[in-house]
Amino acid sequence: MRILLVDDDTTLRRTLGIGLHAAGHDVLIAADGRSALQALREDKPDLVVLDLGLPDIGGVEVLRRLRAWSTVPVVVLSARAESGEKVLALDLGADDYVTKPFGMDELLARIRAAGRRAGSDVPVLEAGDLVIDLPARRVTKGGAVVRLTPTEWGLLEMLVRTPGRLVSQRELLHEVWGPAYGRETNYLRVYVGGLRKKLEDEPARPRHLITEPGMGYRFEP
Amino acid sequence: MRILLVDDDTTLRRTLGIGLHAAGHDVLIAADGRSALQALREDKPDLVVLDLGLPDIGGVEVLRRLRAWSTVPVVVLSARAESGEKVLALDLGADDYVTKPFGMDELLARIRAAGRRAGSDVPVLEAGDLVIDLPARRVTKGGAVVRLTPTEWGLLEMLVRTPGRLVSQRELLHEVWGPAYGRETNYLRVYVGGLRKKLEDEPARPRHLITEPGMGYRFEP
DNA sequence: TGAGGGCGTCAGGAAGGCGTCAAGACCCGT
DNA sequence: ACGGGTCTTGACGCCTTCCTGACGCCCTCA
Repeated sequence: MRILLVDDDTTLRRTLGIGLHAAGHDVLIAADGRSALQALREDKPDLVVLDLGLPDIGGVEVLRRLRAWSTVPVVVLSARAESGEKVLALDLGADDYVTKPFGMDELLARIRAAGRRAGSDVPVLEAGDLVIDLPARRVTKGGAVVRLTPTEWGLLEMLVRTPGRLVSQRELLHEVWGPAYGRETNYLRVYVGGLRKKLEDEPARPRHLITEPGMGYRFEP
Repeated sequence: MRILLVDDDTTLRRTLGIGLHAAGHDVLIAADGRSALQALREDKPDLVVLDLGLPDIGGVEVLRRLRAWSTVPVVVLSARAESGEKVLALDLGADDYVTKPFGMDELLARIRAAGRRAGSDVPVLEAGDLVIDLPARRVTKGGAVVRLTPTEWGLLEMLVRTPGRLVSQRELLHEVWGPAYGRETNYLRVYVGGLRKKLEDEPARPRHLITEPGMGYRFEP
């Protein structure tokens, strides 16, 4: 597995790097948030080990930006055991949270667990002339690339991740807009409308993005 | 989400049960490993919160046996912060590991994270040409999707959750329409009629949605 | 045999949800 | 500071869903 290790502590970077390599992984290194995001875009690692205590933009911010366009598994490291930060990181989409000090074997176990979960996903989904490539964050319709905004993508991804399953309005708002947006369903209407206009042959008669009145939406392959 | 809570500590069971319920989950309870495995087979919860310190067969053993046939997400609780046990639990297929003491908000966040990752395992009920997929909120009849309104779905879900068992009118009204609707049975007649029209081959001679006069209704697989 | 209660059906009106559009606020990179 | 793209917000018309009352049927029991 190709793992991106993001940490500002030189010693820890070295130690973890050796340990991960010894466990058979390919290790990429980044020392700050900016280069981490760059490495993520360019090298597309299979998993990220992210220390929250970064000097420049901060680990939480890296996580937030990363989740805007990628679903790569992220294991967070932190010196602080505060519950609030854990909750924040997990809700931002971290797959796991490890508090220092920790053993190398524990970290490896959590990496195995996170990687195992990620492997079960269906990466590319085809529905008619639509091709939705989740890892590459790319959608094509009849061979032509469709441009989506981050929010549109977040919404589509949520629906496509579980094809055929109904996703409640509450779930969609919670995941795409954040935990605070519990009741405002106008966002959903507007953005589902936008997606239909871009993805459906007849936006007025959708075949993939189906409304279930009073409940939520569903992606039909 | 339907969550099975496995813990031998009565106080903790009560506290967590209340917290989970307040967060909108349905909570099933088991006090030891044996009844936990039984509940897992019979009730098929969407997620399991498992305390490792059980009196009889032990949490680790429950996890091992469970993973032999199910992929339901499991969040492990433990008083011990030993790295070895963490590694063991995670490698056995636990989705997360929470060390006591922990806050309710952290547990809820980890449950959200674990539940979000799940989705591939589904309890599906088949009855003739009917397929009722509870998590996906989807019903098909002879392969064709059947559209249900929220109320129709709530009613069907109530009946299907305990196949073959009689569900009283009072219970149905209470769960689907709310605690205030104790006596008005006309809703039931109307909506059962609607469901039969959509799901039965001969709505006049129902084979699945059976009336028990004076008592309630029953779903017959 | 007649009365009564429970059940199934139907169709209308009221209420709320949904799709759409456009204008303004906001954020980003240049 | 500027411009382009993105997100938010409100208003409006349409459609689905829900509630409600009336009616006929069947079964039970006197």
